[in-house]
Amino acid sequence: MRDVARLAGVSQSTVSRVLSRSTSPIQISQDTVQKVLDAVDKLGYRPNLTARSLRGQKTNMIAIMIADISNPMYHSIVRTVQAIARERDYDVLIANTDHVYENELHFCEAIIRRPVDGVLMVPNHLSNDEIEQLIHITDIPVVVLAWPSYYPRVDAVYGDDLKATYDAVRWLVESKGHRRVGFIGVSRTLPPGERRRTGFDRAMTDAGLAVPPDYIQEGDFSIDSGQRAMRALLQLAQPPTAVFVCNDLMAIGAIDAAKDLNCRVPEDVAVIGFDNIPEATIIRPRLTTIAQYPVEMGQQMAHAVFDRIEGLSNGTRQVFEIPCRLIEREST
Amino acid sequence: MRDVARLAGVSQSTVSRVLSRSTSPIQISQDTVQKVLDAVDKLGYRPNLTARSLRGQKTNMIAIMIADISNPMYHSIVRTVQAIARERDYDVLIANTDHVYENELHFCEAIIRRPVDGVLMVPNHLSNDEIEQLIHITDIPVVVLAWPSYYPRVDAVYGDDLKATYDAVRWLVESKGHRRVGFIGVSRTLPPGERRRTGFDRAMTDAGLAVPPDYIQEGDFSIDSGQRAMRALLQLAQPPTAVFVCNDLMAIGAIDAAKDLNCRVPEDVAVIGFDNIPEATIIRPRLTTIAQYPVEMGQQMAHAVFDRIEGLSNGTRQVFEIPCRLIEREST
DNA sequence: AATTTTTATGCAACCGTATGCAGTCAACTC
DNA sequence: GAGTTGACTGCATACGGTTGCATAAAAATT
Repeated sequence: MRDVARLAGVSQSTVSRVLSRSTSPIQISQDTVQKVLDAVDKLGYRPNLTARSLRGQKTNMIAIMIADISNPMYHSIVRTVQAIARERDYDVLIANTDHVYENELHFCEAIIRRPVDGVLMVPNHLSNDEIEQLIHITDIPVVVLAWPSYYPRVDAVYGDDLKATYDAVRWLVESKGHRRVGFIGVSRTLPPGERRRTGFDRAMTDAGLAVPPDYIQEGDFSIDSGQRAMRALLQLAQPPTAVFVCNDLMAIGAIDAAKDLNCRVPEDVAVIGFDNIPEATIIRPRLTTIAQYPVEMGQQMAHAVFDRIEGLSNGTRQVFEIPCRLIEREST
Repeated sequence: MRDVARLAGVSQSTVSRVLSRSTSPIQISQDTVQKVLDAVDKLGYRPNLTARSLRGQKTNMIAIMIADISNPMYHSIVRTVQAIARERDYDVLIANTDHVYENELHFCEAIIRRPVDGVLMVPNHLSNDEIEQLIHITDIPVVVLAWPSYYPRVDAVYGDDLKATYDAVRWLVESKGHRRVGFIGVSRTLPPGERRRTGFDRAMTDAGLAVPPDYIQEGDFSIDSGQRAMRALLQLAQPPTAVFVCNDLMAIGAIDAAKDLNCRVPEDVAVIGFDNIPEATIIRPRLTTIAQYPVEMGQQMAHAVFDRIEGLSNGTRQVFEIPCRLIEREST
């Protein structure tokens, strides 16, 4: 910048003003602007955003923490967020936690040490206190993709998966006539695990159906774990005739395991997944699943955080529900 | 930091020295260290890495540019790189180009404006000149995941996909007895597209087999495009009996399309993919494919860049070949 | 006891940019 | 023609750290 100033025959501050003219109300003569721009061009100068961040206390970056880089759900969210960020000349820092608590903490620590202007996150273990503390220390707007009751004081975007699970299970029972329904979930310590399990339990109770303990299996979101869980279910003396699986990847594994055991889907056992990832229409039978709408989620999250960054919203927290929808295909 | 200094009763420089003791050879009395650490603890102070970067001309960040966030190949690479970076207390900036040239340029621009200590990239369009220029401007070590001849002056990690393609096609012909072999590729303007096509062409020529123009289809890496391409092949008057597909996602689409057209795989048409993504063992028939080894790729890339960052290597460029391997499953 | 060396600390400059404040100059006002 | 105004521009400082250099105190040497 000093070099540009020298070449243009003006002071360094003037160069700065020319280059950030949009954000500065001060006027500069047309003549000077031209001289500076010429010099910038000639030297191929680009401002150093790190320095700009330091001085301006504004980084033009936001961070997004996702739970699983392998889950296509998050790809759409990330892509959407990036597109919206790009429009505003923001860069996006992506962090992947693989659902591990330590990684979530590491992310918070990283944000504290290298501040950004806004944070989007899909927490799985972080307590409300930990998020509050992050906000308190950094004073950065945070938007979570999570059931709002877990984080009662930050903007939240969430899919109503409890209700969606409830409705889907009742549909299995009432429209499809299943009475023995199994469940492949994930740890109840994870918010979605807890909610979907609750939805399942309530639906079964309300339908007046008992669920043997064996019918409840637990996986870890992966295809492999879905296979294992399904194998366990099908090897029971009296296996379920339908299985609700907490995400599509595990459902894909479950269908695979069923085939291996010469068990027809959906004739012998119906399978329903959750997420509606692209692969759901690829496998055979095509997977019945509960669709989430990641693009909408990404949009809401991004807009919520940018509204706060730009001061458009600063009052009470906002909560956006993105409804889920059952998509019936061939696996039920 | 000033507050810490005040509380500890020392100067701000001393605090800095205590906190970056590892990198500074200067000695500090045990007593002072303790006072400072106590103050840090009491105030919950964390150094601002942005400021540190500015002064130190070292960001403790590396950036990685991948071509497709939906491709599981890159998930492994990213995970591996992140693990290695974490060991060294580096953060990783992830950028996704979706194979689009503008995004690659944008990435370079972002790196210029917000420098990092090292860059890993999977370029698809960037010219050698453009990469040279990036290095020239920023003076940052760059490691590419790409056939080295495209970027003759930077460290490169690459899978020998040309040879792997050649071998696989000859195997289809000689061991499996196919004589009509189709090809579903991607644009030859993309390095892997070009190489795999070359490998295919050479293998067919060397086997003395002609390839009708109709047998060459082009997709865009996606499942959808694989479906479309396969449909086109199977609707020919004389369809191929085997199809070499340039990546697994398209191969999955291709198998799907075949099933839709009541065409059995592998009896009526054999399919071979490339990448060996996890889904390859999930679909039925299980996909024969050429495995790449993304973990090894990530390791080599990360080590290459850190070796340069730490000054362990600074001479001539390094090139690492990660061989591919044919994995025969059920689709051939 | 005087001198040299070592150890520990502080002062001040610097990284690259943004901005409050003061100053210059031309154009206006009266 | 003196005073006022407004449009530009530069000086100096700040952002939050790191580090070269000087110096004071302590230890070692002569």
